[in-house]
Amino acid sequence: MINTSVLLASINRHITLEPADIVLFTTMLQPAQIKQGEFIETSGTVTPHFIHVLSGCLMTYYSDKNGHDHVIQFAMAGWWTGDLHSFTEQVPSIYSTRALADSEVLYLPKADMDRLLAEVPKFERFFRILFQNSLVTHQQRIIQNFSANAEERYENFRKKYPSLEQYVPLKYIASYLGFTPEFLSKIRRKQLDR
Amino acid sequence: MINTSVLLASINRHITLEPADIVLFTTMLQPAQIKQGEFIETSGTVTPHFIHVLSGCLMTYYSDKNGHDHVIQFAMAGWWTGDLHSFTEQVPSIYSTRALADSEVLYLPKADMDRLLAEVPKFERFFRILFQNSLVTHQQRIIQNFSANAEERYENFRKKYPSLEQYVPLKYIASYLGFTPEFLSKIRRKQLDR
DNA sequence: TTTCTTTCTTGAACTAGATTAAGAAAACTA
DNA sequence: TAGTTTTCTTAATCTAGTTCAAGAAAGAAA
Repeated sequence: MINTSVLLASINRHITLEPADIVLFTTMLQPAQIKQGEFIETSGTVTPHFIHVLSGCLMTYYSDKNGHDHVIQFAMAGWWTGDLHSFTEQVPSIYSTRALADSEVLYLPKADMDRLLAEVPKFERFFRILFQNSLVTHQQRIIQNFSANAEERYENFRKKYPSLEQYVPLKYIASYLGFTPEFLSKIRRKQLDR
Repeated sequence: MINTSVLLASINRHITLEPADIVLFTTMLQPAQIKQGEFIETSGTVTPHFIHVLSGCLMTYYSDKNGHDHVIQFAMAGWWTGDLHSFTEQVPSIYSTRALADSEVLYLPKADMDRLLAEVPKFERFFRILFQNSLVTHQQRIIQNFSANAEERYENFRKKYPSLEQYVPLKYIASYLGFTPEFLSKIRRKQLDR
């Protein structure tokens, strides 16, 4: 049996669920084990479910027309992830999502999410707050990319997400921050010399 | 008397409002006229209301520690804008918002928004969808900034927001796209020569 | 342990875009 | 209408970060 207590606690920080709501919600969730390196979503296919991470670490990235990959987000235990556009509009995704470590996840299928939102308005509130907070984070990331140089962005990243370093190869951190692994090496070398 | 018909129509594309909901909502809205160049919000102060644009054009920007401004968003008729973080958490804003043209706006004060969300769950749904869509747009903007060069970003911007060009000085478009006005001049010169 | 694969580092050559400073063109203002 | 301010352009110089290519280190596999 899966343990949803951490997930429920995080939801309860924003809304108050009745026992019936909890039953409805938890029966919708489908647990899955993902091995390191495995894909959970691939670009070109429709995202069938929203993803909640119980343990491990996932990475979502975009492959551009030159074949370069760009990491758009990581997801650790307690985070929701996936391609929101593909999920909500049920159109093919432009992103792929892979496990950076052995991971446990919960899937919330599209039809269930729709039903949950229609039947339990409190979940509208929960996801409104979730998306609202994520939107603020994305705005801050855009600002950072414009106003800070590569070294500052790397420092801020390490401060903001210290737990990610244990899972994420440096080349993906460089990609997430918008520069090359070679340049990250230079930054790290420079910091060692100080 | 202000005309809220366009706003209500845009809301009705996502939810179905009862007459009582409409009355409650519209009585909360405070109309204001903003002259070109005037500030609607200034960094350092708490954002007291969420902003809906009826006509004209607004710009929200961040001034970094070197005194450089970075445009984070524009807002045209039919768009919502403002510093979401400052608004929801009632903390001082790091952004300023100014009118790029004479504009009419509607203010939705924080206390009213809270009451609206608590009393009419349909508005939770509306704002959930609004933030969800905005989040997708922000993700796409981040991807673009990483995977496209300055010229491609300028071309995509012109395609995506053709109506903005009439209001927005080129230097702010350059800022929004993450490069200097001088470089935008070079891009435009190059395009003329072709 | 050895082998294979992936990740990280180093350095040299290069380039997209920044900076600075000036003048030209537009847009307000009176 | 001229005067003032803001926006846009041009060109020379500069630099943060890229590209390419190679080797070193670290992990995974067996």
